[in-house]
Amino acid sequence: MNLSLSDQNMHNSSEGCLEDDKPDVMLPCFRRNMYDEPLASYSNGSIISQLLRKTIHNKRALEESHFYLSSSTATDSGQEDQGSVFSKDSMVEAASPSAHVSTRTSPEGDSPMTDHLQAKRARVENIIRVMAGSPNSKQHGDSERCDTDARDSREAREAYRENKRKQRLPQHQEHSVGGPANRRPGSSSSDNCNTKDEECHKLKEQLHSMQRLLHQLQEKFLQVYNQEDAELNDSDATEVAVEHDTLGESMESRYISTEDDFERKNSRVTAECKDRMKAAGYQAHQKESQNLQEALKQELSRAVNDCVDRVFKKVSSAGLDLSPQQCVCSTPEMQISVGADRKSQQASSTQEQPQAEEAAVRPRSLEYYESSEAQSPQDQTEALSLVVRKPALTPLSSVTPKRPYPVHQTPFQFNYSTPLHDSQILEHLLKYGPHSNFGGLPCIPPSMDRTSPDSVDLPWDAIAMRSKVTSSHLGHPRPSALGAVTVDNLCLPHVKIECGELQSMTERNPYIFFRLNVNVNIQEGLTPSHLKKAKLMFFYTRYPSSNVLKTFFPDVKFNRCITSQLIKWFSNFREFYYIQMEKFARQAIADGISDVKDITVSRDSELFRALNMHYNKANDFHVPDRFLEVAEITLHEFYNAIFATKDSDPSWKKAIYKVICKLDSDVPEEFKTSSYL
DNA sequence: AAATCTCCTG
DNA sequence: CAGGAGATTT
Repeated sequence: MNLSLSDQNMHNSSEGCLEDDKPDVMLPCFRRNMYDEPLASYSNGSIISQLLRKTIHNKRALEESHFYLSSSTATDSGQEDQGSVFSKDSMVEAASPSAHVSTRTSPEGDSPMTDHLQAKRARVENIIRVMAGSPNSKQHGDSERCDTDARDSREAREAYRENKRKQRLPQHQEHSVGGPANRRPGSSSSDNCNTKDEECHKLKEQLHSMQRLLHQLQEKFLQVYNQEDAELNDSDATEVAVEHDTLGESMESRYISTEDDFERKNSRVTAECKDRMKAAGYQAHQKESQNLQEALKQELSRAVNDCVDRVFKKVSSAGLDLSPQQCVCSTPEMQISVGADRKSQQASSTQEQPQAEEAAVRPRSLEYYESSEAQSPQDQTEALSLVVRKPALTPLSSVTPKRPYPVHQTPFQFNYSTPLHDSQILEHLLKYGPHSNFGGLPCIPPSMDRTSPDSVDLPWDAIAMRSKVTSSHLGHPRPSALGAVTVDNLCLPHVKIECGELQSMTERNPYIFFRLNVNVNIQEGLTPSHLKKAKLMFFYTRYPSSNVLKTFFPDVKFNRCITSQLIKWFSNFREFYYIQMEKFARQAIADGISDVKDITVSRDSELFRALNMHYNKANDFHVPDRFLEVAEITLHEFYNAIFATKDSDPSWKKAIYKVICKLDSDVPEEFKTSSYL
């Protein structure tokens, strides 16, 4: 079984990267970093495409990684496709001499173990000290990752820049919405941002403090493994020394071309950490590692969570009177930092779960920045237009409080979603990436998991989707004693957000997923909020055309099914409406009312109360007078028809329908630009 | 033929 | 409120 599975995986992987896969003799356990190849091997123009291909490659590997975790023997470390999968097995193999043949090329492999480790330790401590004090760290948050090298970070930034560039596009299209302040950030960012410099700095400070915390944790970590280094047995130690020197050499030379000193140091630490991890012997320290990891993860999650929460609060409160562009000037920074935090977190995790977890996390974390390149232009356009065009049109209760975009004020009240929800999702995104299974999220309290799919209070659609996903995985509570590797990787393959387009879109660009969930609310299906809105619209129009529906539900992705569902809703509304009319008309006749003019519909009428109860249950919407008039007319029509015993005709209502359908009035513009509830 | 509507049922 | 059936409209 394992063998065939591996074969299949091999095959799939090959399909995933097609023409590119250049011969790669590195063993899986040493392909700790898929960008370990020297930078020189890329021409300037090909870096992106290399990244793209590798992203695909590793994404596939990620998807399949859970198979490897459960497979015990089939991992063939000599095969390049599997090499990108950092399975637990290959991890273990890393400690055995036989697995290292092809990497023992360094002539320095015989350097004394103790000297080497001491020097290494000194370097690491020094580097960490520098990192902790570096004023630049806040601007290079993504370089905090302990498990990446310098080029990795640089390319990530480059991809990020691409991302940012593309994300501006749709904002350009939004000129009419943005108002006078709606200027391109590129040309007027300084103007727009000046007013918000203070906020930006505050945010920076917060993030910086978070990063310091991370450094401290990393230091603790290293201390633990410094002690354990001394206990290494000789064979393993030799292996490590050889491996490290080999790696150190290649890294050294690579760093020469790196302009960012901080990144270099940081990446140094990364390599050191990983070497130590490997040297320590995974199995020997697995238990402690996991305990530590859990503790660290929790601590980091909480800290990052708090920080991001505060960031969002600030941005949203400041963003309410900002133009989108003004906000943009602050968001990217936040985005960088958030990404950095996330990666840092992963890095610290990786220290303990050197490879298996890295395999699960790495491809996405890189894709996080790269994936703008991994999309077709068409897809990109679509995704981005969604990102920017929709915000003002989305249900306020869902996103407004956290949204850094300005919101058109509406005459209606909206509920603030609980900050808890946002932070939890964000935390999860930081922790596991956008595609992970929220059901495995330990930090989401039971109340969240119990959230019913139709809960209106869900802050993001992703949560609504999550609730669906979660429901199918609630049976897999995360046992704290279980190794994070196993659980995390079990969770990852489950990730199937039940929102086709959004999913595919975010698979290509998790970064957009992040923004989507923070900023906008794209609907694949109709939500209870939409139903509520439709009911309110019924006060204005009983027979809306599908065009009207499309106009007034801009946050809904219309297809045949959705359209007919909306039409069906209004059909049902009418049904109830007419049933009430007929009922009250007959009641009037039964009451002996002989003159139509004695029949009126006011807000005190029982008929109105019945209708209001149906279409405006919360009674938080002021029903237009016109609706009362229409209702009265309808009632009169029914009364007259029944009075004239026209109801004996099977199609006697048709005439009434014909009249009523002409009484539609325009739906207020507010329904277009925002939704309530 | 497809879209839309009403009516009926669950 | 959804689904289906049948009628009507475009």
